[in-house]
Amino acid sequence: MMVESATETIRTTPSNQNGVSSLSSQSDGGGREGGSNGDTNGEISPVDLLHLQQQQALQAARQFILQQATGLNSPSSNEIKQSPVQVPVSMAMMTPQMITPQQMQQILSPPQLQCYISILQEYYKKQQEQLHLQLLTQQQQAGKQAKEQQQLGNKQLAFQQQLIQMQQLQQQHILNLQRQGLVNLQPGQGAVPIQSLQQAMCPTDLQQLWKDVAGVQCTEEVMKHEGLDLTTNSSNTTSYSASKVSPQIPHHTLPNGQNSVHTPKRDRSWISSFTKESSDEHLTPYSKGAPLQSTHSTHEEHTASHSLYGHGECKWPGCEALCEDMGQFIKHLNSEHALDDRSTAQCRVQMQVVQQLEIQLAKESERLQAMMAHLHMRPSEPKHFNQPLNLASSMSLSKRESEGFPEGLPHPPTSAATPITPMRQGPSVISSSSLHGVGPIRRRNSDKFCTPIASELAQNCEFYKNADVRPPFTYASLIRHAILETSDRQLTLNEIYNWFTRMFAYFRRNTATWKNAVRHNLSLHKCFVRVENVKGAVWTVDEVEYQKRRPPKMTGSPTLVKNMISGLGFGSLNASYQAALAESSLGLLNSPTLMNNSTGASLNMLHIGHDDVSSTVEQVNSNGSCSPGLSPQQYGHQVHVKEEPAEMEEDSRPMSLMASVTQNLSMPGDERDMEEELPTEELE
DNA sequence: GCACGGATAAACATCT
DNA sequence: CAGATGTTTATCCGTG
Repeated sequence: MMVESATETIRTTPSNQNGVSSLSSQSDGGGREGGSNGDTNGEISPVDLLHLQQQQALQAARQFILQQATGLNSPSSNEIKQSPVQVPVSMAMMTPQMITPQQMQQILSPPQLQCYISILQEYYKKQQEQLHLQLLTQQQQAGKQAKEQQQLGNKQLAFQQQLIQMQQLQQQHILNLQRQGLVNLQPGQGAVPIQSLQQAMCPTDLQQLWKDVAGVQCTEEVMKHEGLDLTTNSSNTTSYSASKVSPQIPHHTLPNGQNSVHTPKRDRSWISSFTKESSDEHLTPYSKGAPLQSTHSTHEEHTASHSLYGHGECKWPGCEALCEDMGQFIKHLNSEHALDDRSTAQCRVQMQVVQQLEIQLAKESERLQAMMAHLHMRPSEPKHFNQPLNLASSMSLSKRESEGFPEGLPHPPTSAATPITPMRQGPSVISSSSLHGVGPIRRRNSDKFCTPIASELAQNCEFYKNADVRPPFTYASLIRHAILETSDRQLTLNEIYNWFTRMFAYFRRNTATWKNAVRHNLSLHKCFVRVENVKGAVWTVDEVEYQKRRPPKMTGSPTLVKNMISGLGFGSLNASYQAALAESSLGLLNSPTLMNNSTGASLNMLHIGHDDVSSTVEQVNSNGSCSPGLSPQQYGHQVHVKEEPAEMEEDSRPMSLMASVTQNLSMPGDERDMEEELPTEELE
């Protein structure tokens, strides 16, 4: 209190702030809506694809091996003389996904394991061939469609990148298996000779294997066919994906129909991921075969009068044309976003963004529930997070809310995430807040040094929008984020309010409380500068001041060092993913800014550093006391989150990586998320 | 125990 | 005058 008053008296008064003319020059630009309308940069996640492919291959192989192990007429009369297979009932009942490599090692003989690897390799090989085919298809298209050449070139780049990724993933997978003692193959070694396969399998099993492989080949045939159709039927840059979804499925038929693992549906799911068409569950009527044009027109008609126009701007993805009134906007819409290939493509991309978000939400919800289960919290409604949460939760914002908070944690949104968001809270705080009535308000512990606000928001944007969950950030961080999210980096108080309510369901009630807090923070913190405008006053962020107040907290945490070390192992892998993702996003969306944003955001996610942390680093760096040669990743590790539970981190990291990257490719406001981490340069 | 930062509440002033 | 906006102070709490 005393300190605050001492420092705040220095703070500039409204009168002398009027002199800040550079920031008030854009008097008409205020009030940009941030975050809700920017669903333009959603993109396929190659990492998702690769993971799915890997899992797919694993499942296929495991299922096959499992059949090999269980499908024998009699375990005692095993045809594999090297290693009579004894499969426990429980093991046989397990789904293929539940069988770990170690378990497989126990139940499989070396030849079988080699077979398993060969299947994987075959699988990868086929996928690579598919990608090559698609690449060729795209090249053909490029020849015919000079106008789309640039975009296609980018797509080719993305495909090539995926090829590289796939190869890397394959090698990595094999290496992992080797490390686990599953395989003796050298990385560069080819597939297992047929003879060894025959030794390991009975003829029927071999048949099964070849059917699996044949299914892929069959797919290729169809893809060629579809590719031709593609070039004749459509010229837009995304239509290829629509055509490629279907062929994989119906042509992968098995005469005996007993290979349940390598089902068409599963094929579709990962192929869909690649083509950015969603899987069965996510296919929309549009993507399931409705004519593209109807898709376009329906969407356009539905949204033109509302969602695509706001604050005098056209909100068509990537447009932002200024329109004074609705009439002008309609005119603009009809002229610039008429029914053509480009609009159709953009519409498709938008659809895919939505689908991707849905998938992402499902993943995150699943992870949250697993985490809650691990922490002995009871998710009372398993599907809770797949739907908009009840915003009229009985909880109240202020201290009172802790009083009415039952110990049994019956409110998943609040109990699970209020103490802290799912990904960061340790059990201790959960218990302290939920069991001891401390309440979620006093849980500043992680407000600053957990995930970056930008990436956290990007990752859980939809969650916070719908769930009545308090965001784990300080008011100052949120305000700053809201302001920096806008193009002109200034917001009126009311716009800040709107941002809060728009982005967080939690702030849609108890408005007096948090609005007061917002005002209080705006006034209190020197980093928020009030600028008089023609229209009124707007608030801007003084990034230097914002950073000034944070460094002291980050010094010498033992946990920090520990996490730095633990985080190192993931960095190199991430780097390739980042690069690949940047390439992919560049190619698929043809947007340089998106590429940078995706890369930056991915970096954010990968080292899971808080914005405060990043800013701190930047500041230190700018002062010259840090080595300038460190890469962002290295910085990220150095300042790694200190409060992230280590075991949780390890468990969730691969998923988090995938999810994060996916999200960053598809979430709105990514460009601003990037700026979140580069505030100093951006603001000057 | 203390310093500090953040959240909350509230009083007050000013502006629209 | 009411409401919005902005400032300031006080208090509580969690963390280091």
